[in-house]
Amino acid sequence: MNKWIDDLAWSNPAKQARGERTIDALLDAAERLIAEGGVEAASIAEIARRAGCSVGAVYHHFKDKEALQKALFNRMAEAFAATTDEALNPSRWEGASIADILRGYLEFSFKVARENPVDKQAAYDIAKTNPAMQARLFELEKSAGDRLRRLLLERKDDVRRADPELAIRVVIDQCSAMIKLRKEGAGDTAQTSRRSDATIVEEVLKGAAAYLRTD
Amino acid sequence: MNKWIDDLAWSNPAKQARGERTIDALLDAAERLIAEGGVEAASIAEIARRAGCSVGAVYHHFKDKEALQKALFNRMAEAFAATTDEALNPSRWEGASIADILRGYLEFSFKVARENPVDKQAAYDIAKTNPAMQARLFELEKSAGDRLRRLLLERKDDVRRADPELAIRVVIDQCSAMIKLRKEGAGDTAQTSRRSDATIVEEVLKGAAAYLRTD
DNA sequence: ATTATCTATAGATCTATAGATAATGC
DNA sequence: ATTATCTATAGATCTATAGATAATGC
Repeated sequence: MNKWIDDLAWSNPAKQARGERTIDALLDAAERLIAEGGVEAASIAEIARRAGCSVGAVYHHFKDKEALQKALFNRMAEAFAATTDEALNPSRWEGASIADILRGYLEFSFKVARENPVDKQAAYDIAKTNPAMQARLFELEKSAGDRLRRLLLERKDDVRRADPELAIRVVIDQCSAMIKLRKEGAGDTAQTSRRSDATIVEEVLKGAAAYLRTD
Repeated sequence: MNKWIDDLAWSNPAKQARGERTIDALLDAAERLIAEGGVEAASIAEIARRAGCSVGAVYHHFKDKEALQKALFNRMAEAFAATTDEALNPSRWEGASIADILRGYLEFSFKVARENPVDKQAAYDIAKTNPAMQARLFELEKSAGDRLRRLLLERKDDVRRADPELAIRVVIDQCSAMIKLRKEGAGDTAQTSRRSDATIVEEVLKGAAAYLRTD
């Protein structure tokens, strides 16, 4: 094992449009299978079947199963990084209040979860089996959280609490915890599972404002 | 497939103390393996190795791999049911305020998470591969949440909000979401990951009190 | 000509069993 | 005598490859 190249996995970039479509179909199939029944439900044969191609085609594009999983993880990681890069750019939020930013965070996260129910679930499951991916996922989430915190910290004068920095950390975690709760399967057992996203956004914001004393 | 006996899996109750120990060791080993690397990391051979016994011993006690997984799931489910039964008994909380109950919920959950880091993780992973277990898990969580809500509802006159019932639901979900956030691996990327459990309990309670207007 | 795909199958890994041996407790 | 365990292995499942065939695009 060479730790310098540990995270690299050979995969064959498509040179024809047909190959591109197959790769996408394979990653989509793997993503859904993993989200439904975990990593163990996603055998190569089953992935190929769902993608509408043969096992041989899988190995034309990916060196091995791990390379396919890494490609799937990377696809999620890149989408995540690109999205948070845009979303958390300070210039986007010039003139915005803490409530505006939190509302944006909540509404956008709920919207993404509705549009793409599978979301990051598959990537989380894959990362669990590989320390390098776990570390990468950790970095991505940490970095996004830190940038959100810095946005709010610039507005900490609006917070009338003894320890504004702690309060801001707590509010961020409460928001992301609620987002996770509604996103995961656990969301269906939640006490607010039958309420609309819009209702939850309003209530969480009321809670944040009352706690931060920003009014 | 007969849906009436779908959830039954033969397992061989131990008739000697030695057998009892082996069964416990096997379930413990499976629990830790699954929590570390998911269901796919817990092969029969690896479970046996960790439990310090042979593959043959596994099949003396369990009809098949699924029976072992079901036994592990049931062990968690029974512990969960017994604990919530005791914890959410209304007579335990006579004279307690909403804040007292929420504090109890948070402190107890954090304590359990510290003492038993593996916790329900393995059971969740197993349930993912089996609709019947998923339904059972759903019932358990729903029932516990409902009972906590009823406890708080008895005290809803202390809540000075337009819609106290909604507010109580939101607070319950915020608490359980925070508990989950700190428990899971994701907790390490949280903004409050370096703060003590005690600090988080205090801040979450301040947030709940401010939102519910119970002071 | 190159890229992509398919079928068939070798080889590895995992589940489960059979049959022999050892430990337990009445 | 019964219960529990072990070793060895059959059988199933999964990963990966080889070699032949089909589609693409210069």
